[in-house]
Order: sequence, then structure tokens, then C-alpha cells
Amino acid sequence: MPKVTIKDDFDLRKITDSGQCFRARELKMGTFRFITGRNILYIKKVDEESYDVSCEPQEWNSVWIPYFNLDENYADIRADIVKLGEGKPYGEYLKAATEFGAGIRILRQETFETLISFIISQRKNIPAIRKCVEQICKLSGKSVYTPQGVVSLFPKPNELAGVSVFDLANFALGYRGAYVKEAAQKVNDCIIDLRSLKDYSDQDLINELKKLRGVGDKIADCVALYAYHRTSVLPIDVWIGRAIKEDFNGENIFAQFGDKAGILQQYIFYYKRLAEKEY
DNA sequence: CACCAGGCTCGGC
DNA sequence: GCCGAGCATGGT
Repeated sequence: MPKVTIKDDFDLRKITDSGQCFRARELKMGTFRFITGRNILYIKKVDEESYDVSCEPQEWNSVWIPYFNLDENYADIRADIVKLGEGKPYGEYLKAATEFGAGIRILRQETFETLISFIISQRKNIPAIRKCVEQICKLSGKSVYTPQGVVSLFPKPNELAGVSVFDLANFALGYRGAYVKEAAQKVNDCIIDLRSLKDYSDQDLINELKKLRGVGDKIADCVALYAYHRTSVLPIDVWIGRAIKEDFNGENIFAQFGDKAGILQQYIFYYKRLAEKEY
């Protein structure tokens, strides 16, 4: 099996549980599966900076290094965040949150999948979102056979647009079924061109996404951050809202972090949702 | 059983 | 422009 070396923050379990992707999962004993487009990766940590991967080096370089954002150094990013927080009332909190989440990275995910997944995400918890996304893949995505089993890919716009609202609603989407259908149709008909949006400014990108029914500030922000890698964009969900209220004395502290605001958001989301559970 | 979840739309001010 | 009800369904 090919091996790769990664000398930076990289925790497969934390990335899988980070709430930005919904199809990644641990199969068994530290082997994780990730999917993007038609590429499927099985990856397992074998040593301190060494990983077994199921793909050839060329695919690793062209697909998975960008996907995991491995061309940036997250240990440095964490250090920058901690430094900016030094002396502030929330300095220690940022230190704890970034340390707890060390290993998380902001993925560069496929645009259509991210859009649809986050439309589904509204008023659902993460396990429920995962289940819905998985069902949609099984219902309308292509099947790929790998040595580790059958994988259903996320459907292409035309594949998803062909599913009836009735079927979508029955797949636990409820009222979101119509939003998903509409969005898939508009992407398929090129009424919104997800590819060309990459050249838009952050604000223009968000405004375009918000033209879709079922896409408001939060979901547009998530798509901008997780699919278009706009790391200065700050999605505010209930957990981040809670952190602002409970931990930052009502102050939105994120703006000062510039293009690291979205990344800090991810650490705090993870920290808030999982760390405080213990108590 | 309640209450909450990576919110949004729509109608009423 | 801001505010709040209503929204379908599953997880905890």
C-alpha cells in the first residue's frame, strides 16, 4: 500500500467528526474513508507522520492534498490564533479550543455536494444529516465497487434533479425536499453556475448562493467556507452563537482574525460541541 | 416523553 | 428593515 508523509496537524477522527463533511467515516481500527467526486480514499495512520493510503501518489497529489488543504500549515495557523488572543479575556479559551481541536483542517469539498448537504443540515443534528446524505447517495448516486465494499457516490446535479420531491421528502428531508429539488434543478439548468462562482468575491458568492430557496446566511457561509475555501467567512450556527454569548461576553471576536476567522470558527464549533459534553 | 438540532421563509409590523 | 411563528423529522 502506498504511504504518504504528513508533518502537520492531521487527525482523521477529528476531521471526520468536525461537522463540515457528512460522508467521511471510520470503517474499522483506524481506517477512514473519504469521498470527493468519484475519488474514494481509504487512509490509516501507521506512524507519527506516516499514513497508508489506497491511492497512487499522483491521485494523492492532485486530489487529496488540495482536499485536505495540506498545502497550508495548521500548526502555524493555531499559533497565530493563540498569539492574537494573548492578553485578551478570551485568550485562554482560544488556547484550549485550538489545542482540543488540533488536527482539524478545513476541507476543500465538492461544491454541489456541499450546497445540498448544508441545505439538508438546517435544524438537524449531525447524525441525522449524515443519514440523510447517505440515503440520497444510495437513492440517486452511482455505485462504485472497491475492494473494501460498495460505495454510493454523491449524485450529480442531473441525477438528483431527477428524483421526485415526494421521494426526497420521504427520505427524512421533510420540508427541505423541495429546496433540494429546486437547487439541483437550478444547478443542472445552469441557472446558477457553481463553477464560475469561484471567481466571485466572498460577498458576491454568498449573495448568489442566497438566491436559492432554502439558502440563507448560515448555509451560504458554510458553502463559501467548505467548498470555496473562503476562510475569512464565518458561519454562525447555534453553537457559535452560544460561544459568542457564553464565552466571549456577547462580543463577536472573529473579525480580527481575518482570513483565519473561518478556521477559528471550526475549532470553536468542535470544542463547544464536544469538549463541554464531558461535564 | 420533552427538547433540541451547523436555519429558513414568510407575513406582520 | 426587524421580529417571530411555523416548519418535518430524528437524536438524545
